[in-house]
Amino acid sequence: MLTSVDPDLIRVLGDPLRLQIVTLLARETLCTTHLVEETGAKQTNLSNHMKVLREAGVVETEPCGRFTYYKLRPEVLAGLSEQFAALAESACSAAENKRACP
Amino acid sequence: MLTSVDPDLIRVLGDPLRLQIVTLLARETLCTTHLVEETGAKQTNLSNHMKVLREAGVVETEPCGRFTYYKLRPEVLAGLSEQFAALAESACSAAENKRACP
DNA sequence: CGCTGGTATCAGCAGGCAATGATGTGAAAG
DNA sequence: CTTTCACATCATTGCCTGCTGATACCAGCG
Repeated sequence: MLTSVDPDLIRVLGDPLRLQIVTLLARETLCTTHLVEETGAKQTNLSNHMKVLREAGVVETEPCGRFTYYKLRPEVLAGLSEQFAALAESACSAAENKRACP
Repeated sequence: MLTSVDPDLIRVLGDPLRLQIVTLLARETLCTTHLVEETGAKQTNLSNHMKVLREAGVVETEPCGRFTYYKLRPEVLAGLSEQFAALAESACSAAENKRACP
């Protein structure tokens, strides 16, 4: 069966700020303070987005004293990559698969 | 430099109906009538989403008499796949790259 | 031609979600 | 023990966007 991509996961990554966070976390593990500095967003706003990313399984939290470090879960991104690759391959092979006009 | 994923493109694919359309088009080239049947959405709604997908460069239109066929552009999906793969790889190698607490 | 059917565009409405401010919690520093 | 700082949660507001109905456009067909 054609494994469709999870809409919720893409929706989560569709927000520009969240995508920026993910891009930053792809470089290094950061805590909220760093993310506030890098993105310029308010702490509350960041915390909201981090909650969304956490519940979507994109990031993991790692408490360190008073700080909370966030790190990416690469397997989620890798899974997305595979799903898109599968879609692309399917689209390639089905390019001439045209259903007749009704 | 780390080529970040295009937020607009992901946002476009983040809508459940649009993702369903893309999944359907990955199997075969279809015209609006078919998509209306498959998705159960109104024609107007479909047409709006097709416009978004077209402007995002995800699909191509191919007029055929009174009908308009839509087909996917696999290279866009393949590009997305590569970008996510790059992010995942970067995240893997940067897992231990932890910035110091301020 | 005029008619019919397929498709695109436009205007309006309603729901959802992101941004903000106030507040709570928990851990170190003094 | 009190204060301070990092972070999370809650409630509110405002905007964005997806859905709908009406309408215009274009291609065949009679």
